[in-house]
Amino acid sequence: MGRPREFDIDEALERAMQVFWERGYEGATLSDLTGAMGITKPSMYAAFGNKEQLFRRALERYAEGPASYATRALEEPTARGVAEALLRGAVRTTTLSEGHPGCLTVQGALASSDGSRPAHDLLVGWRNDAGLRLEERFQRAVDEGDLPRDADPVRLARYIMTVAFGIAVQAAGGLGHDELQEIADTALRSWQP
Amino acid sequence: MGRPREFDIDEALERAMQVFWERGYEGATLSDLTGAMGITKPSMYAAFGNKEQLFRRALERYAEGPASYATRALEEPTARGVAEALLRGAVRTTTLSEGHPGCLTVQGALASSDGSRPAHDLLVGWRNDAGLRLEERFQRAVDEGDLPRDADPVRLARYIMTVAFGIAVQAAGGLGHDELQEIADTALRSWQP
DNA sequence: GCACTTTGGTACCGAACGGTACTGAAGTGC
DNA sequence: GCACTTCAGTACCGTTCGGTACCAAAGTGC
Repeated sequence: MGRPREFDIDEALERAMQVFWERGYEGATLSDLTGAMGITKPSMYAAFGNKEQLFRRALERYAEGPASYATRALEEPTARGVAEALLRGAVRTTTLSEGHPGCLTVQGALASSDGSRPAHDLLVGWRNDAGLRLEERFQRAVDEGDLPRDADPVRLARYIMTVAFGIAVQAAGGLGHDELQEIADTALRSWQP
Repeated sequence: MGRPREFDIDEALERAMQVFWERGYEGATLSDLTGAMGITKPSMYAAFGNKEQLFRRALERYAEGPASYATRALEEPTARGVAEALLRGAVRTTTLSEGHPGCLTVQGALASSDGSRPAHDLLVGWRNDAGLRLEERFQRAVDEGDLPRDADPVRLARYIMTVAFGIAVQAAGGLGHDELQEIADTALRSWQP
C-alpha cells in the first residue's frame, strides 16, 4: 500500500556502516551519511528514525557481517582454535579496506562526550557481550577437559579480547595485515593456560 | 611589558588535557574546554592559538605527565623489566580517574573524520614513536645478550604495544585496575622471546 | 604620571550541526 | 479512475560549532 521506496534499505545501511566505521559516531555527520547512502535526510529519518537508531542498525549489520568471525570462532573444536580464529578474524576485518582500517566497535565511540554517550554505551555493551561469550566458551573447554582444570576462563578470555582490541588500534594506526597477523601469532605463542 | 595574565597556563593546560582525555578531540567542544580551564574563549585563543594547537600542547603535557611511564619503563635493566613496567604503567594510567578511563593517545582521535584528521595523525605518530623506542630498547637487549640472539625486537615491541593499547580499550569499557593488571600478567606470562 | 602593551569579557561571525514541515509526484488497492 | 498512502526533495528550523572584532580595564617600564 502506498508508494514503494526507491532505494535498497540494506545497501543504504551498508554504506552508513562504512561511514560510521571510518569516522566514528560523532565524526559521521548526517551529510556524510546520507551522501554515502545516496538518499536525502528526510528519507533517512523516515526509514531509520534518527542518527542514533541508524547507528544501532549499522552496528547490527556490522555484527552479522564483518564481525561475524567473532561468533563463528566460538564453534572451533578447541579453545586454542577459538583463540586463533578470533585473532585471525580480527586481523582480517580490521584490514579489510584502506578507507576504514580498525574495528567499528572499538573506534566508533571510544571516548564519551555528551552526544556520543548512547553510542559509547552501546559499543561497551557489545564488546562486553563478546567477551562474555568467549568466557563461556573457555569455561566449556575447561568442563570438557580441553583446557586444564586450573585454567581461568575469565582471565584467558579477557586476555584474548584485549589483544583483539589492541590489534584494532594498531590497524587504525596503519599496520597492515601481515604485521598484525605476526602480532596475533606472538600473542598465541604464549598460549599455555 | 603589558598586563600579566591572570590564570596559570599550566593549570589551564592540565584541565584541557583532562577534557580531551575524557571526550576525545572532536568530542571536546570549546565550551567544554574553556569552561574546565576557567577562562574565556578569547583568552584561550590568545594563549594557545586554536583548538588544534591546544590539543598538541595537551598531548605534550600528557606525555610528560600521565604517560611518562612509557619513557621511564625503557630504563629498566632488562627487557622483561621494561615490558612489565610498561604494561603496569598502562594499567595505572588508564585507571587513574573515573572521569576519564582509558588512554588519551588511543581514544583522543581513533577514527578519523575531516575535522579530526590532524589530531588523528598526531596521535598515530605519537603511538608509532613509542613503539619505535620500544623496538630500539629491545634491539639493545638483543645486542647486550639480555634477549636471545634470535629474538625479534620489532615483533616483541609490537606485541607489547598492542597489549597496552588493548588495555586502554578495556579500561574505556569499564574494567578496573586489578582486572587489567591480571590481563597484563597474562600477557607477560607468555614472555619467552 | 604617562605612553604602551596585553589582558579578559561581551557580543558577534558564518558555517555546520541534527532534525523537520511541507509539497508534489508516484505508486497501490479497489 | 479514483481515493488514499507513502514516497523523495526543497527549504527551513533552532542550536551549537570553532573562531574573532572590539573595548575597557589592568598592569609595566620609564
